[in-house]
Amino acid sequence: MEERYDPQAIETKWQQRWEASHLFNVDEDPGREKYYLLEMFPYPSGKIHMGHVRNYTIGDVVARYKRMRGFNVLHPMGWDAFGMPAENAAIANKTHPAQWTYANIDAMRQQLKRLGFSYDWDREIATCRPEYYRWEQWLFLQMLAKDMAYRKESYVNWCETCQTVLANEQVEAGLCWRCGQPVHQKKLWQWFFRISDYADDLLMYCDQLPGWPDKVLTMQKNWIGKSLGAEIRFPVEGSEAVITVFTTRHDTVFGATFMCLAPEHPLVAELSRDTPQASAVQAFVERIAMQDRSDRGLEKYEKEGVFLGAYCINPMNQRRMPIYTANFALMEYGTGAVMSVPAHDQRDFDFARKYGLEIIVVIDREDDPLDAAALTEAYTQDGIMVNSGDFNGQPNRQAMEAIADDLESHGMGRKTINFRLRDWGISRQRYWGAPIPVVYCPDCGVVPVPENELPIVLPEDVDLLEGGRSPLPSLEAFRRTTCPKCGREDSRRETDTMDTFVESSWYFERYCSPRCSTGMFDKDAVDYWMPVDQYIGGVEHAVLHLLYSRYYTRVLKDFGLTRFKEPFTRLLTQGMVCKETVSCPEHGFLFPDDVLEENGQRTCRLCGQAVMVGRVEKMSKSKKNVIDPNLLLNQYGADTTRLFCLFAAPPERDLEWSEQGVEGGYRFLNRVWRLVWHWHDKLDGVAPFDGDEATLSPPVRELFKKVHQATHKVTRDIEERFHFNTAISAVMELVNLASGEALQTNAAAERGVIRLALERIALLLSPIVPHFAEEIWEALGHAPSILQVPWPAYREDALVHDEWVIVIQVNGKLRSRLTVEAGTDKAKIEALALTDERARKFIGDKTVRKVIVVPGKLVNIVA
RNA sequence: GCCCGGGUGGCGGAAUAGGUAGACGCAAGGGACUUAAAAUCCCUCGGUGUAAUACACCGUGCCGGUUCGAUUCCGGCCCCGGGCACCA
Repeated sequence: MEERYDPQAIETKWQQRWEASHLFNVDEDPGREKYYLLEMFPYPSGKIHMGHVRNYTIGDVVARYKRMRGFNVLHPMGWDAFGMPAENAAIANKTHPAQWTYANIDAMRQQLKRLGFSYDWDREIATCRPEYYRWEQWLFLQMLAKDMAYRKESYVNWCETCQTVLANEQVEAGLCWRCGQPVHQKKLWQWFFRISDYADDLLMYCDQLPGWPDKVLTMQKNWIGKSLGAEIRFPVEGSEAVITVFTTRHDTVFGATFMCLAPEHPLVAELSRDTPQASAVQAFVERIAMQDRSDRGLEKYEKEGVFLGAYCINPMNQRRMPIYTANFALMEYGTGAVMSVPAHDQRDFDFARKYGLEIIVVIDREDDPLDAAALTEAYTQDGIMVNSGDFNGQPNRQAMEAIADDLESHGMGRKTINFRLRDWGISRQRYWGAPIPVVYCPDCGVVPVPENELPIVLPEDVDLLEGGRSPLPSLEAFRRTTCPKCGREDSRRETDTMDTFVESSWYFERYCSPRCSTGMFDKDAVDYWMPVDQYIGGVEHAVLHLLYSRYYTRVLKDFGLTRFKEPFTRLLTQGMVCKETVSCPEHGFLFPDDVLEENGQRTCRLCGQAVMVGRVEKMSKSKKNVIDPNLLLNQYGADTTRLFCLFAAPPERDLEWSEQGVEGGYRFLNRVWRLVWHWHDKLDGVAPFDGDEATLSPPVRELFKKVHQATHKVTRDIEERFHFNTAISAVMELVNLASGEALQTNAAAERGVIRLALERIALLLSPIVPHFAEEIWEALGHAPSILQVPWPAYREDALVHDEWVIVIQVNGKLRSRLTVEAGTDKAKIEALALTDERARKFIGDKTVRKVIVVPGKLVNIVA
């Protein structure tokens, strides 16, 4: 041990030793209990950011802790390596996405290693390697054979900037989740996974994931969006066509006075054909199609529509209902057709008023009947059925069942369940992804690639095109192929690639046997390791990756490949890493280096104007409030960086960056270092004390108790709630006590307790600041490595206090304190409290009406 | 609009079964050491009142309730963050 704490030197030293010892490499061991700890793998963008550091630090603490608890811990790391940034960077830098990606992986691996994470690097995977994606192609073929993957032409979300289709989950408020540009609807042939077949199951199991945050489960439930309702069939007048609607309010069916079809609805063109309205309808449909989906969601967005010139018949009362196409009817929800009940739905009401359509009340208030002509808004509450034939007089909720039965008996409808969740569109018109293994033959149609031809390797000999369009469709060597079925030579290969979320839907299984060459994974390995016991990552994947993975896991199970439905037993979503933003009126957001600080005034370096301190926001390049982890590693080392991330906030909350906070963490480590330095050569031959505490002098005895209290607290904080901030503060308290003057000078005769305390500090800190802990452990005379030492136990008897400090309250207010021997009975405490001088003062001449005694805690005298 | 979180000192945050509000850290102020600075160590540190440190009152977004006792439970409201949203 050196006198001065030198993080760079000790971190390099221990990282080399760990690597040489292969301590983090694991194998299936049926004799030991496994623990699979996984953090969401990164996209290899080139550099790790503070969000990664926080995520992986949290995971590493848990992995190391569980390891010390004796678990066989699987803690892997890999790369979510397909995706668009590689293509964009490749175009900009005149390189190849593969080259860019692999270089980034190398750089980021080095950074992660510098942070001392306990990964089994032998299991590292990159999803862009054919050895990985060939199995994804293989599963696609199995799904295709079972009709779980299918191709259809439909309106899909198209991002012009990204030149590709997006799944519904990848559209946020009408904008592309990646680039933030508006998304349009485009009609295309695309491949889909039937995730909607699993909607009910995915929903049901939301209630069987107690280890998941409610927030995420609620988001998934809302996304799946189950609605109980009915399907009702409305025959079109003078036509064979029937319009089927989905409604949750079939109790209002007698009040349906018109019909609205989504502009994309197939009947819109058909029914308006040859009517005087035909051209107006066509113009409307085209105009709506051109609009951004983002605009369509705006509140001020006006409801409008066009009459098709056709009518349908209300099956309950034979009413003739005009059919409109309306912008608020969405093809992707329900059946794309809405039965409009203006009296009881605000949107229908507005539309009816605008176009002068009839409003009929069918649910009435008992006490104060409604007047359709005088309504100023729709009546959406419950009431009594009116104008509803045989159902008049019934409470509407009660009539629902009967109406559904009635519809069903006439073949005009049935009760049904509708989900908001749509099938997962997985085709991407991009280059840097896993090719979809099918061939299109002019004779045979869609032909799956035979399994023995897998993988369909993504050709690397391509020139990327400006603007992001995939080079694959124009790459004849790839596109042109022979039909696997009939051998026709002018067949063409699918040139779309798979959504990168497909790769991330099974990487956790691949980690179990990352080099398996006979299948997606080795079944025994997966049976042993899966499911993931603890998953950690950002909440931004609540309905993307986390939903897709739950779905894909079910697919694997249904193919008999695995035995479980849920991939992640427990989930921790960590908060964002934030920092204040600073901006200048002229130059916008400023980098910290461009802000000058003089006597409390902060000015812009570029123009000298006073700057505005903005909100504390998530670190992002555009807001110029990013801290590069490399700077921290260089200045303070990995342990301080880790310590800060853990100490500044509990993991699920946002973490605000603070330079002083990092400084504080560094100072703490230095304090511990000096403490150990003071003692390290004075404890030779001294064993850690584990005897009868009654033999110890008071200050040493206090330290002995503190050791066990701290162990108890740190264990519970890590084990039960991942609150590392309070765990660290408990160790700080122990360090503060051990550094006290009385102990530095007087404890010479009781060095066993000092040894106990110092060793305990090392052990409790070892998951958090592992290099530091190794170094002080060694300085205390131990052979490496602290990783081989089990997590310390606490002694229950040492947690018991000798004395109780009893709080005395008078009428609920703290008035005095009482020190009694531990175990003093209630009656005695009460008697002592009542004679307490200060308590008496506040009781005065009032009569004591009641005395509440909480043993060991407090007495409340009610007077 | 609906559904989740969250509001505690100058700041990050503690209070894990309704029982001492403010642990731990940061910042600030004072002191020690030093020729000096840095580092380190010690002390003070929610607010108000009075002659300070003793004492009293107030204090966990606001209003009310339950309770001997509420940051914690219940009802209503305000603000901040996040998710969903013309969902039929």
